[in-house]
Amino acid sequence: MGRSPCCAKEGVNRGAWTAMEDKILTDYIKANGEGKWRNLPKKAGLRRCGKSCRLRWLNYLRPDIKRGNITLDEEELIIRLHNLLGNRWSLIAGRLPGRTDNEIKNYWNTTIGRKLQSSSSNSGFVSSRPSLSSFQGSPKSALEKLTIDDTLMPVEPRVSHAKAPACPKALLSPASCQDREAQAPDMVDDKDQSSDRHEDQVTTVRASDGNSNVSCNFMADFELDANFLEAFLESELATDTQQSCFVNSGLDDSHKRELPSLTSSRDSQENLAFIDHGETILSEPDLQCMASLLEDEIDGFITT
DNA sequence: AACAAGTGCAACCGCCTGGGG
DNA sequence: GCCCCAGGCGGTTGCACTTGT
Repeated sequence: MGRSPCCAKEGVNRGAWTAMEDKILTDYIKANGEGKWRNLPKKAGLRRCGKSCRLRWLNYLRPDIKRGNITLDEEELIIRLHNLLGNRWSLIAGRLPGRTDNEIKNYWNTTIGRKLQSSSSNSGFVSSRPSLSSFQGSPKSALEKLTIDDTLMPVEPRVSHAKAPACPKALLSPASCQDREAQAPDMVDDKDQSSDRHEDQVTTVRASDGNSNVSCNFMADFELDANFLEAFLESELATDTQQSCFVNSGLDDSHKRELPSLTSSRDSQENLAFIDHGETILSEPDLQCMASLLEDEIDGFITT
């Protein structure tokens, strides 16, 4: 038996919301709070699907929604987070106060993605990532100034298709991959057997020393505490406001080491993530930074 | 001025997960 | 352990608006 539809199609308004509907929904949520979306339309007197109400509220009516164009800083952040997370728009949006996942997704699919697509159609890969801050003007103008060699990513980063719950995954350094393979070949085999299922969910990371034989899945199939990824992102984003960062949200003291700042050094070629034939290649400092965090976390996980 | 093509974005859709019974 | 429900997610669509010819 199939799942019952979230709401009946008949007698339900569809399409653009009217100002009156917006007001009814806003007033109701202000009075009763969010949640119970399925019952909300009936109680509020709206002829809308509950999911539609939720979407309208979250993406448009919520008071903390930030209006206006995506700023240059926000765009840089989106790009960096997308490098890390792929198409996990809700996670990315969580790092951009006032921005919704839908807005970021749309922005990526139009402004950024389109530009990248046109660039990558001329070149299968790119070799470096320049700082968008080095461009003057709007994000669009910055993107328009990107040359083929400056392009950030391939059209379809291989991290992209994981659903949100897949977020508690580990990032592995090449070394840790080799260790993992040596220590737990069964696990590797298991993963290989399911590679079809996960092939499009992983990004391969290689050491930037040119040793392309050393590779592993960027987001491997370890089920880690979701807080870890959050903590890692906190540490990454902390670099926006200070020259160095400390992991200080959820990790134990052993993780509170100074990390190289991706932001402060983003104009340095050697610290930039770049792409080679559709695979994300993180530079050595990035890898060391992430690997040191992640290997400890993974070791702890494996031994438990 | 008229039309076509391109663009941006709100909204919809189907699937997945977690929680509760 | 199974089932159902609510909520959440990413992908896709549809349409209004803008730009180019």
